Amino acid sequence: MPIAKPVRRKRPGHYHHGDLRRALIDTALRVIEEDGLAAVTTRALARRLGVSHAAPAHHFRDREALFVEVATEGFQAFVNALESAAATAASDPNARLCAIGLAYVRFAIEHPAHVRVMFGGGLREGVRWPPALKRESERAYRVLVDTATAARASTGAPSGSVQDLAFGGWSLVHGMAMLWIDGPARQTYATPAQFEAAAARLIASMFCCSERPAAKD
Amino acid sequence: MPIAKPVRRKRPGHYHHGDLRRALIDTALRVIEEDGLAAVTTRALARRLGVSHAAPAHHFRDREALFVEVATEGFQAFVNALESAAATAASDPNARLCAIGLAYVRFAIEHPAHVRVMFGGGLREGVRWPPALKRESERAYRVLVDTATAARASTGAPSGSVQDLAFGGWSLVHGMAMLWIDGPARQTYATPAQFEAAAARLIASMFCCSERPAAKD
DNA sequence: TGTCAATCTTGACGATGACAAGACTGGAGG
DNA sequence: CCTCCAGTCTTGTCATCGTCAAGATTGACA
Repeated sequence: MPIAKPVRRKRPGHYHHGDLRRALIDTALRVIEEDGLAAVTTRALARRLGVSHAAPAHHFRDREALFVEVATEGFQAFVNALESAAATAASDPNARLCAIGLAYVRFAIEHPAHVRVMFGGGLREGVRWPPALKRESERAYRVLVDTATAARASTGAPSGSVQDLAFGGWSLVHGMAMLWIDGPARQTYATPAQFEAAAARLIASMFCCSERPAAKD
Repeated sequence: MPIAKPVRRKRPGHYHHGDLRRALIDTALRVIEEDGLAAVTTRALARRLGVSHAAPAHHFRDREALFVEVATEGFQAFVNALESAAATAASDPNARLCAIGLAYVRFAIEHPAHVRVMFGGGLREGVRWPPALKRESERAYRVLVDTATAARASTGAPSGSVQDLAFGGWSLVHGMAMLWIDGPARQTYATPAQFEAAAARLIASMFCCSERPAAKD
């Protein structure tokens, strides 16, 4: 968990908190995991941190700005996860594609709160996606498209255009991630490990036909 | 659009609205499409309908109850769409599976507001899924699993268990639907028609291996 | 016509996001 | 050591929201 960090309450009697901005973000993530997006209120965060109700406003213009920051950090970590997965995978483009897909799902398992904000409507309501956020999210998609292009070029990939291949793969892993985070997938796969294994099988069967584990029926 | 209906404002001077309950649901859907989930407030709906701010409370205990009702209606329409797609499809189980998947995506295209409430965190925050809602959503999944089972039995379906086949298919169509509703897919496919066509291709390449143009490996 | 349950209104309360104005803190420069 | 000041936080306030309680209006039925 490279992202989570200890959250420090203000030392009572001390006027300054130390790093309220950081603490607000971390606490928001914690609250999202515990009680959902709707439970994130600036006042609740302030209470948790032992700080006045208006203190958060000095670090984030409004509630939306906090979510934008969370999403931006999330996308940065997300891109890193995808890229490092691609880098450490075998040189075979199809294997890289599988690695990226699995990294996508794994990120959702490990950072559900970030994903909720990034995709789950945490933003998008008041909607202004600032440039930094937009750039990071597009970078994430480009990693996928580039690898898909390479895979398509190197092997006789599954049918369809590169566009379809990339979007289809994206949809598969995105769907798996969402169904896990929102709950439904937990009824089919009880533990994260089981779910991740299933994800690996499904990704393999979509991308890397050659590596598909022997049909076990 | 079998769901949308005209929304009637209260005739001024008349004390009763006529069918405020229905109007609240329909107006909520309209607001969601126009301004997102967060814009749905009981007071705003009341204003739109020319009714006092507390009137909605007599039809839905709280905001959550309204969303529950919207979701329940959504799942009913959803199940109907899936089942009727399966019924009208060719008798080949694989073709039926494709038809169901495409119906899933098409439902999302045609009823984005419902889907936002059903899957997009409209509920699940305050969370109590009442039995009626739970039952409908499980019915939807069962349609998919049953057809997948039949497909698996009849043909040498793709590798893996029925569980994986059903969940993989679900993930693919769910992912496509979400990426369309949340926006990202619109950058790849400009119009609903283009998107739907791509969905059909991807679904076919996942489910109906026999119909896949290029054999893999 | 009289009654009554359903429906809607008015008024109020606590909580939230946001704004304004003032108080505290710690470091830079005299 | 003292003073000043930008950054940080607090207090106080407002409009809006969801929710509750109590009362007013309506239409249907006896």
